[in-house]
Amino acid sequence: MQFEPRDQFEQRQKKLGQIQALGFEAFPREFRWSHTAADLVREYGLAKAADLEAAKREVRVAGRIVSYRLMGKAGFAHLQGGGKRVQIYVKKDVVGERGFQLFQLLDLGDHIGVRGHMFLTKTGELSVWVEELFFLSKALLPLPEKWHGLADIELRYRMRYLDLIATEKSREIFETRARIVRELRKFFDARGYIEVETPMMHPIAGGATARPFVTHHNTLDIDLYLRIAPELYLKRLTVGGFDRVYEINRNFRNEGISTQHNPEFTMLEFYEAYSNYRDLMDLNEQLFAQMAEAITGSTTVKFGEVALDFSRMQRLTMREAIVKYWPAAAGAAPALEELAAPGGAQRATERYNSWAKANQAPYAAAKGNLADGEWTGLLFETVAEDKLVQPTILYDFPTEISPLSKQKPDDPSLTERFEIYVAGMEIANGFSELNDPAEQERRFLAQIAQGGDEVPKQLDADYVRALCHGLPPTAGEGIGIDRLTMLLTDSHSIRDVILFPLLRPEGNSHEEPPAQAAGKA
RNA sequence: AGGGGCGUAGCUCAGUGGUAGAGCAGCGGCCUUUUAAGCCGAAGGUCGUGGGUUCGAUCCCCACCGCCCCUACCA
Repeated sequence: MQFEPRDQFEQRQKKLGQIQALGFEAFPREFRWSHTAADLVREYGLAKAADLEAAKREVRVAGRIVSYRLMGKAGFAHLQGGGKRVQIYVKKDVVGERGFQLFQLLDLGDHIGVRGHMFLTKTGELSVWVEELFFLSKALLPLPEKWHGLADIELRYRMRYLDLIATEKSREIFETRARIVRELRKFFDARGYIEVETPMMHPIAGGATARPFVTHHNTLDIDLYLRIAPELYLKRLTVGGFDRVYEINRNFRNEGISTQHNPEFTMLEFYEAYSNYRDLMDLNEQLFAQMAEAITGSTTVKFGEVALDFSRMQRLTMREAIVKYWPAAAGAAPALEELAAPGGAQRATERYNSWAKANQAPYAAAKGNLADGEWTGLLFETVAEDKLVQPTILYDFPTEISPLSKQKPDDPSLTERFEIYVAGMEIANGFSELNDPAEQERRFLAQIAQGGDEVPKQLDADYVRALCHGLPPTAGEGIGIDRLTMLLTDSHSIRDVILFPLLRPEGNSHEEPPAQAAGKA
């Protein structure tokens, strides 16, 4: 066991020995407390000095020492517990020789318990008048600097435990995240949904377009994929009669890392039989407004420089969004009819690109030959996606980029699919589920024929078989919990809302391993 | 993957072509209502790593490593 800073580590071990020599256990097993620091603040925060003096009630509170001021034969410290702190006052006359020796051997970061009663100091701060000190646990390593806290953003991610102690905002974000998940469960439970858990290890990675992680099961000797989406299993459950079903859990996608992407991320997915995508759009308007209100207290939420208004959601078809956000400088926007015509989206994209390249604007880079629907999707992403700051429901996606959605009855080139965009981020994706097994098989086979890393290599025949047993008309949706948390906590990096975001392992550089390290006997 | 930025004491940061400083934390001393407690004293660094230029590099140049931001893939 060797950790920096060595000198302080050794110093604190020495003090731990001295504490034991005083007769305290080094690692006691429990402490019976009557209040948390937060309880004391709540209960006595407004009390008058005279009242506290008149009705002395014994309190027992535990916490981590986050400030420490020793002044000869007395001293102050703050104990932090449950995210709140309370001051304690330790006087040699009161706690006795041994108790005060213990107090002198304490460091920032140690856990202690105290027994005493509440009083107000000269300066009016609510404090515990300590009658007895209990040693609970030694911090052998020091806390981050007390004024600036842990400012190194990499260390905040790598050593989240220190970040949570030192950065109040960080603790609040994760408390809020827990509330968001709780509210979501409440919302769906109240509507007759049941929560399930489906496999995270899939023999065929389906339900989304993404590169999967591969793993291996030894006994069965088969490769498995960490799931990229729970979609196909949840719809099997809808076939099985769980008419309203949801799951909140992780998906894994072997893609890049950015402020909006972590290789593992949390999705809420839910399916509702006998509904279509319009029903879900309405449900979403309620859901987002209700979440904003429940979490932030208002349907208007501050996000950076903007105020996001969740009380209403703009609705645009994908083609309308292209027309609406087409930059005026790039010439006349294409007409809806042009975008709908064969080859129209490609021609519009080329027109846009020739302007964009001449004007250093981001342009649409197509890889390989694209179908009309793929051109439409590409053009949307290039001209409109980042403009969708206020909550927007974007709907009617091209069939070519929506392999699991049901087509529109009057236009098979489009599907009954929508996505919700907020702050330029895709937050949710939902659609009327394709439940025609023959059409589903055709689209799976078309995908496989097209190939690529992000497409399953194999037909999910069991899923098609399940559809053959009859999936009722169903609408389903996935909501990115990490991104939703970003919106509701004014966080601008997904790493700020994931406790342990993926980072390159510490000290494992890409350099050549030591020459003999892997030597076989 | 491409572009930009950053890397100095445990933490937060200054700084200079002549081998380094502050505050906090830690150590010794004083201090029985302090609160970024205070005062006195001492200690703490291969200046991310490896090369190069130079009489001399923490500083200039190159490469590499790590992180952050933007772009690309993606949700």
